[in-house]
Formats: sequence, C-alpha cells, structure tokens
Amino acid sequence: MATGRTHRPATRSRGIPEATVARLPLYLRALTALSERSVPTVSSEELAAAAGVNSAKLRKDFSYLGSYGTRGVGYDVEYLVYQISRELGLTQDWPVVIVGIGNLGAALANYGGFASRGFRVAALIDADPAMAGKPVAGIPVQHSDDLEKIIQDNGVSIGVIATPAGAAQAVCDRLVAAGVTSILNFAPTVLSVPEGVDVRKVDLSIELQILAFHEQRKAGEGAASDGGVPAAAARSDSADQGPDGDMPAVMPA
Amino acid sequence: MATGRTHRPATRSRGIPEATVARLPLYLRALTALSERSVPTVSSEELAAAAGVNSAKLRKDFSYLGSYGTRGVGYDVEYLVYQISRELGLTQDWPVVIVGIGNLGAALANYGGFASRGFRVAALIDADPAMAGKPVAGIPVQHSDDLEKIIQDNGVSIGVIATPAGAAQAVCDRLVAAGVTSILNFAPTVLSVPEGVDVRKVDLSIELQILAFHEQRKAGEGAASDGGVPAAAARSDSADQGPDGDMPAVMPA
DNA sequence: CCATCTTTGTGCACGCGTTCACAAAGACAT
DNA sequence: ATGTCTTTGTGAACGCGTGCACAAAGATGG
Repeated sequence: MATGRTHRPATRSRGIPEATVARLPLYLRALTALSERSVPTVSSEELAAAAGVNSAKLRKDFSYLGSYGTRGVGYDVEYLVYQISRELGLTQDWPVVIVGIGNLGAALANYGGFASRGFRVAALIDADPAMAGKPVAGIPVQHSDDLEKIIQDNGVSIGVIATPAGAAQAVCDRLVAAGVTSILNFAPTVLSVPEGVDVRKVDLSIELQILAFHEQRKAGEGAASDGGVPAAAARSDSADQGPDGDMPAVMPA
Repeated sequence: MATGRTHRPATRSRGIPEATVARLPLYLRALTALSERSVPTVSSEELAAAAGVNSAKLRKDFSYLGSYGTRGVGYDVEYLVYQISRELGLTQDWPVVIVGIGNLGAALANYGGFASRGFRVAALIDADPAMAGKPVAGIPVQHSDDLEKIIQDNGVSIGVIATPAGAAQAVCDRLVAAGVTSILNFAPTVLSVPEGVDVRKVDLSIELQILAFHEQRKAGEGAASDGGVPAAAARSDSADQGPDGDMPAVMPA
C-alpha cells in the first residue's frame, strides 16, 4: 500500500500489467524463503498464502510470464526464483545513489536489503560540506557539487532522494540531467520529471493519515449505532492487508 | 506508489472511495502550502497541478466530501483545509508508538512530520535492554517487556513496526492484543492480523525492484528492436508519477 | 435585471484489475 | 494403458477508478 503512485496512462510494460509487476517482488521474497528451506515445489495455493494474496491472482500473474507451472504438481521454486529475478532485472547489478544523508538517508544506507537483490549503494551524497568524507555505513559521503560526475562515473540510473522537501526538486533535476531515469522519492513533494523518467514516492505522513482515516471511522462506528460490523468477529486467518495495496510512503509534509 | 496495499474487499468507507482517501493527504499538503502563503481561494485546475493530479479527478474527489466549492470562483483554502483535516481525522491527537529503534526507527522518531499532522510519538520501544532509557529524538526508549502497559496507558491505537523481519509478526500480535488497530509496517514480511485491524506496508526493497523492472525495460527497448515505444518522445510537462500508485515501501527482504 | 464568462459538479463510457469457475493438462496408481 | 485426482491456466463477468465533456450554478459587469 504505498502512497503514491500516480497511475501511468497505459503503460502495460511489454504485456505485464503494472499491478502484477508490483506483486512480483512479493512472490520473489516468499519463493526465496522457500528456496532457503530447500522446498522443491509449491502450489499456487501455498505460495499465495505466503505472499498474502489470492491464489487465482497469483496464477494469473504468473501466466503473464509464461507457463512455468506443472499441473497437478505446482511450481518449481528455483526455476521461478530465476524467472522472476530475470523479469525484474535483478540478475544484473544496479548501482544506486542516495542523496540527502540525514537520519533517513543514513538509515537507508545502513539498510542491508540492498545487496541481496542486486542493488549496490554506489555513493552517498549530501549538500552539507561538514558531512563530506564522513563515512556512513562504511561509505564516505561526497559533496553534492560532484553529483553529476558521480552519476556518470558509476553509470547510475537509479537515484534515491532523502533530502528535505525544499531541496528535492532541484536534486531531482540534477539527477535527471546527469542521466538518472528512475527515482525513489522520500521527500514530501510532487516531483516534476520529463517523459521517460519513473518516479516512485514513499511518504510516511500520507500512510499515517490514511490509517488515521480508517481509525477514526472504526471509532465512530462503535459509538454511533449505525449497524456496523460487530467489531470483534476476529477471523483467524490473515487477509485484510490494509486498504489499497497501492501506495507507500515515508516523510510527511 | 507504495508497495503494498492488498486491496480490502469492499471497504468504500462511508462512501468515500479508497483511492480518494489516499489522495486527500496530497491535497491537504498542497492546501496547507497555499494557506501559508495566505492564498484565499484556488481553482480545481491550480490545486490539481500543485498536487500532481488531474483536475477532473480532484473535483470528483471533493464531490465525495460534499459541495465545498463555488462555481466561477473555486475553493476556499482555509475551509477546505479544515474539511479534509476533519475527514481524515487529523483534528484529534493520535498517539503513536514506534517499535524497533534501529536506524530506521530512529529516523522515524526524529522525523518532524509527525507533530504537524496530529500525530504524536507517545513511546519508542525496543527489545534490546541496552537501549532502554537511552533517549532518541528526546524520548527515552522503553523495553518491549512493557509494550502492553505502554499501549494501554497512552491509549495508543496506531503502531509503527520498524523491527527486523523475524520479529515483526510477534510484535504485531502483541500490539494487536494490547489494543492497536492500525499498523504501519516497515518490516519486509506479510503480517497476519485479525479482522478489523488495518495494515499498511512500506517496503523499500519492493519499490526499488519495481523501478529496476522499468529501468530494464527502458534499456532493453533501445537495444533490442522489439517495436517498443520510441523512447525519447519527451513531453515537457510532469505527469508520469511512477507506475501504479498503489504501493509504497521501505526495507527489503 | 440581463448577459456573459468562469468554474464547479457529474453523467457516461472506457479500461484495468480482480475473482470465479471450469476445462485442460499432467502426475500417479492400478 | 486407463482412470482418477490434483493443480494449473484462462475465459468471462464484475466492479472500481479515471477522464471526457457538458450542463448547472454563480460571479461579475453593464
């Protein structure tokens, strides 16, 4: 449920629906876990449960990739891990730069989940001269004056913006001018980018506000007797994974 | 573009579509900026541009809240700020606990965007005894042994999970048992929760993987002549704000 | 008071995504 | 080989969300 993607018109990248692409990493994570336990095959039912989705949806998702299952048996875990990784482009190395090494930027730099998926933190960039040279997560922070050179020297095409809102658009413009074509934006601003550049936004404040909306709704429901759901008809299984699966967020306005 | 919300069945909370709810914080942010500049009214066109959405969509969104505009003039900024705040439940105070004070948890605790929207960090909780008492962002970290008491004493209904993946489900279960009904999950796991509890997931790894997919596609398009889109038909305006607004993310698998 | 101009609010059509339900395909046992 | 049983892959229906395009509403000027 991320916060914010603004739907792209009709991208349907190469036939694979955007909604499916967004779920592939989920399947990949579940499959990786199975792989580590040396499980050879899974049924769509099992895998769907592990990924927290509907089994029919999962099968349809996989059908966009091709017919990788065996009827009566299920899917070969290793093979599927490979196919999804390849489809997502994770079989290659993606150098990433993080701009804005404040609390969040530092947390992202320290975040261990990059390397495990083909992402490599190529550089940390900050506008504060006092930060320059200071190592964060073992990587020395570089000054933003050198942004263009860093991007080009490392062949970076993915940038992460973790600056204050006021600086985000300027940083974005420079990243794009230097050749970055995919941006993950943690700053609470709407970024303007030219055609061909992808932006994904993560906005904590928005996520919290959405939760507050539903929270308020639940509270009001109990008070006013409007025939709402009994409240505690707890079902044992998972299901209900938040409204919309669509949008993520970090950092408020 | 968040990562993951798993759509809720048919929630349509009180008639307001989920997609609209997800955009209200966006409008609110833009309106707040206008309010600070003492702008009295805005047209749907202007506000839509500021929020990065279609003006027809914005008008339709507002129509779910009621008719707050004046034809020929536009919307009253202050009034709209109030109405949206009220609708989102931001006129009340929301105590929030953050569980897992690692790099990310600390970054969240330091994050200034909470207070500005009615969210208050009521407590920081960590399982490491060495952290107990240590102040982070001016708030002393408390040990997770006291989790239930902290939740109840502060009347907390919203919890943020920033623990490692392995601990997330257990923490989630304890939060829910203690009375939390909304969870913002930064751990790369699918959480199982009973009916009535909302979960929103923020997963950095997933966001990056989605970007990588599109990045790979762009790269392959230029190389292999598969009749793809011309690639550089650059349009000058913004638009394209990432695929699928649905999902946000932080922390990989 | 009437005409004109601006901007809202919405009816309608379209497309994507989800889900159901089932036929086809293959494994496995006999 | 044949039959049974499991599980995939997908056709079809449905619902939500989006965007167009326009009528209604109100402001503004004469």
